[in-house]
Amino acid sequence: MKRDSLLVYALLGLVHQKPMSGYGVRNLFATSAMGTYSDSPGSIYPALRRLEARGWIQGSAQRSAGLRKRRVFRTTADGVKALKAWLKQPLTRDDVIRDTGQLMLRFAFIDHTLGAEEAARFLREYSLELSAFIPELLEYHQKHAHEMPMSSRLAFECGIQGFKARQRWAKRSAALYERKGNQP
Amino acid sequence: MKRDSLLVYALLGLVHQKPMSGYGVRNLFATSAMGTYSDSPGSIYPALRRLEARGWIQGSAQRSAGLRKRRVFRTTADGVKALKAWLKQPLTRDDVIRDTGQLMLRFAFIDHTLGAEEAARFLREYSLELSAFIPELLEYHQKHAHEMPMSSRLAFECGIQGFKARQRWAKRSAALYERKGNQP
DNA sequence: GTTGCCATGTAAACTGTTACATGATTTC
DNA sequence: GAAATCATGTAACAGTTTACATGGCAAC
Repeated sequence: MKRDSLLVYALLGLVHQKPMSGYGVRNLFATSAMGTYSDSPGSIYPALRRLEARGWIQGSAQRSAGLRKRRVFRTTADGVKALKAWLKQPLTRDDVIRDTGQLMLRFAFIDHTLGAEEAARFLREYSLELSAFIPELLEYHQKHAHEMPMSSRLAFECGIQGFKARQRWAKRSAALYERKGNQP
Repeated sequence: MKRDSLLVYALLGLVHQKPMSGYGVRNLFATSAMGTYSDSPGSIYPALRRLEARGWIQGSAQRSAGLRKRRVFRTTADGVKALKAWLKQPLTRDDVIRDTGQLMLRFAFIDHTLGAEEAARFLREYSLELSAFIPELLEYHQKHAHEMPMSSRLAFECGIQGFKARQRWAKRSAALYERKGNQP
């Protein structure tokens, strides 16, 4: 069984936060911080169709300011269930290493869909995995740095700095949630 | 005209640094810091074939420790030319924002293929683009942070921290190259 | 001579890209 | 009714994934 692409879950999560048309999604991807996703119609419309065919979202025609009608999609009960299941997955070591994009997408949706508790849990898990992985990276660096060309070594170090930055971010963010949790 | 995938250039660059077989590449991807690339045979072998068909690399059978012969690939003159052209491309704003993976791959190969001068130039350009982009990000953050769910905002901030970390890295690395350049 | 491992190869399904085409409503 | 614009759709193609198959040599 093949895992769905990130785009599928990006659409599901967005539509769940706020019902949207394909056009709306395209604008979001073209103008906002979600610019990592392509705004090409050839990816978005078919993906929305697939989601609808699967029963995770449902579209309904709505007239916009004027002009052609938009099909505004919203999540179905099944869709919400699938989204929650995706968000609740435990963080795997592999995702932490290779798929930061996926993790951040999940985290971005987690607050609205599952609540602060789960967001805090996510951050704790993330921080834990990073604590385990970063030392391995450093060890690898010590062993192999001398045999790499300088720019390769630096590129590798850039990666390390990235993981460390995310570790700091996770700890800081976890602290935020805990402070918030203690204030009723 | 469609841009070649990163995998194609990863293979070209690796084979240029050191002649390698498909199996060698697979091991590298499976065990080293280049783990972002898939080590599935279904991606690597066809990609090597395409590169060979295009005349950028050439394979020759070599017996390994024992067992079946490996096809060890090395770059051709055309291949080196293509690699250099790819490495020399000016850094676009778009790549800086969306395609750090590509930039780091290019930088990793640049020292061995083009020399320290070009590596230093790359870093200066990179730093410059980041200096222009990060303030835009911060402005966007100021404008929209209040309307995002907390976890979405934090995910966005994680992205910002990532860009800042790369900016620090680029400056530090550029300084390294300059020190090296001043020591004859 | 068959078991097992190193190394390469292939086939079907699917996603995403690029580029083009079509629908529907207003404005002149 | 032509032009403009918002919004959706689709057709051709290429690359990746997954899963399976094959090729050659060693060892016993």
